Amino acid sequence: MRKQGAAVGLRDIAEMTGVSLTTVSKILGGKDKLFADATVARIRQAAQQLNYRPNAIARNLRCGRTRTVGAMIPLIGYFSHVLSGIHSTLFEHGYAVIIGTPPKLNTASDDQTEAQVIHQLIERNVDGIILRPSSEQFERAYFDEIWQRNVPLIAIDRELSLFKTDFVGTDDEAIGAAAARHLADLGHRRLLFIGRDDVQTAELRGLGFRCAAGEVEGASCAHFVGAGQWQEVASVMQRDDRPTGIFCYSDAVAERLITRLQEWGVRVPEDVSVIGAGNTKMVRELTTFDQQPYEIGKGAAQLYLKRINEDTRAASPTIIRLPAILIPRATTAPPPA
Amino acid sequence: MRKQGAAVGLRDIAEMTGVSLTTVSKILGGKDKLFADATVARIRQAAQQLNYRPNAIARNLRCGRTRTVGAMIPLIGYFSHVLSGIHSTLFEHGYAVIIGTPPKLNTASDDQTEAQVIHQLIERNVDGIILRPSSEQFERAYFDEIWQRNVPLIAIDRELSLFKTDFVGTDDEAIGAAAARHLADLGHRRLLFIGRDDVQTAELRGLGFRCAAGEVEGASCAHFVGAGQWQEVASVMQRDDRPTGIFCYSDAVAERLITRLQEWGVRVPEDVSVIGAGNTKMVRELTTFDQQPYEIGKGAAQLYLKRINEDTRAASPTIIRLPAILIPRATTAPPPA
DNA sequence: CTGAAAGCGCTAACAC
DNA sequence: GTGTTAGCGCTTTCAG
Repeated sequence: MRKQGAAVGLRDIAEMTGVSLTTVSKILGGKDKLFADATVARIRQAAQQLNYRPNAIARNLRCGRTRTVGAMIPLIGYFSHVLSGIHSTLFEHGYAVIIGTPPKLNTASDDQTEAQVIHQLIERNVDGIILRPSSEQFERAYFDEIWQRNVPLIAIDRELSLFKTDFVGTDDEAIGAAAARHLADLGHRRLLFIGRDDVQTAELRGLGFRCAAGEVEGASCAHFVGAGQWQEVASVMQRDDRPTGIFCYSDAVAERLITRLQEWGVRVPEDVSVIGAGNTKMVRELTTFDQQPYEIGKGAAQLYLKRINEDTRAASPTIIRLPAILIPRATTAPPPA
Repeated sequence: MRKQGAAVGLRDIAEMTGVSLTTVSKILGGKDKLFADATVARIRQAAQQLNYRPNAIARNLRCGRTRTVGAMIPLIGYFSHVLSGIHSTLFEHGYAVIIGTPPKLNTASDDQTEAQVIHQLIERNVDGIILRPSSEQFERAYFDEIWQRNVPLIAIDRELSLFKTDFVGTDDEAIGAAAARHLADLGHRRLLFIGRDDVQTAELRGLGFRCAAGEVEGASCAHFVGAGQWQEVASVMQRDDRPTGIFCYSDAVAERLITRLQEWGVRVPEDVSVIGAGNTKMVRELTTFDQQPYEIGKGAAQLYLKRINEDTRAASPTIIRLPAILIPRATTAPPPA
């Protein structure tokens, strides 16, 4: 007599059907071709009847595979779509996703928290980790823990500088180029990029923007990054020959810009056109780029699955940069006559 | 000699220090008070040196506890904040969160997918499940699987009708009441609620709205729910004595309403005031309620921790409804003279 | 204070 | 086709 409430296991099915535990394991484990049809049917039925669910924990302990991956990626906003893509794709393949987002704890420093998260994932024997690097020079120590244990690592959104890993992100240069061309097509010639100098994605977008701008007949292109950029913006926007087409590397920056422009009495888009990136719906009707975050997540999951099937850590990393889609809305228009 | 690359285990530490595996287990497991300080120090040091990480899988198999909870809750938008609250709180207590969001699969029906998700969680032996019911008459069969196995279940946002469980959500009636009072305070007397008849939260908000409206001197309150509500809105807004203060049960509905009002040439807030709920930033400057989703997640996690510590499923369920905070913005104003 | 032995639920090698 | 045995890495009696 089993303890009341205890989970039903292979043994229960074996006892019930008068067959050995091993046989049950094999049949329910998919190796049913080796057995007599009658036995298979009998086992299957008993399993169903007892409402048997395999114990993944036990299975994993034996096989050393957990079919679980850790996702170290923000939960909010843009990245929630990435996570959704990761989860859906992995779920279809029988994998579970365990959240490895470093929470904002009031007790510990960020570094400690991040290390703790990695410990948690390692202790739970995740088969892989999908990571959006929180900073680009991610602490080497954290990674060694992952690297040494040979856990496949897929980076998202920003490439890691210290380790060469598989990567899925946005084609940032192409975004910049497309922004410049969109403005140029509308007739703008005095262009401005507002970015940052400490974020990879921002730099690449600026690069693409300037390159494409350089190919436009008669275009000039300014470029403000880093601390003090808002003062620069403020001063340049006072001038008669101020830029009329501005590309901000993110929607958040575009929003701040538009707020300021309105304060200065500059109308958008009549006087100045503004483009953002991310499609994060912060400002209504902002012309922006949809970076297809769900697809990025899906791509990362697929890359992961490919990686573990090949089982070759040695193979050179795959880098995928997905195109973003321009969404023209109400903040871009031809320049004033 | 251990196999190259294999994880270091208790045995390795035992061999290294010349002490028994059991002793190592106990010391590293926190029962260090029972041992000689010298031994404890020796073991600790060896563990550090070998970079030992306990294998949670093995531990769990032995103890029957996984310190993992499943979160069956949407990943996007409002609920991503709830998830964040759940994750942060549980993480502080050593729990991991595994994603149990039913993904939109193109192959299976929703019901099948939901069942599969539950199987996945059960098979991984989650210690509990935090759920935002996707429909209110959630299929009984799914739950029996959870219920029978005695897995603590915490509901979020909407109470389950079939099972009495712990619950954390918003004080929906209070939201409705506060919306009515806000409009009344601004001077509105002809009020309107736009809701739904098949969603618990919407109904409760409507109830609170009407009750509070009833207590306002000279106020009248209409109430549109269910199919055909937009036709009703359209027709009532033509009239001379149309409502001047409207409360929509969600931001999404408020957004749709404002779009329509603008099409009809009705100005917001000069002619009509509109309030939403959720603070989902869909429309800029919408007067709405912040439902404190992070706090709701945190509350659910705390309730879960309390529940497993008591270990009494028999105890009556705890129901928590957190207040929402009115955020007055640009879509509410005094009525036209 | 410390250790030997049993066993969590399952899979995999190797018999018959 | 089916059963026996060993053991994944750990915790937990129970015995010194």
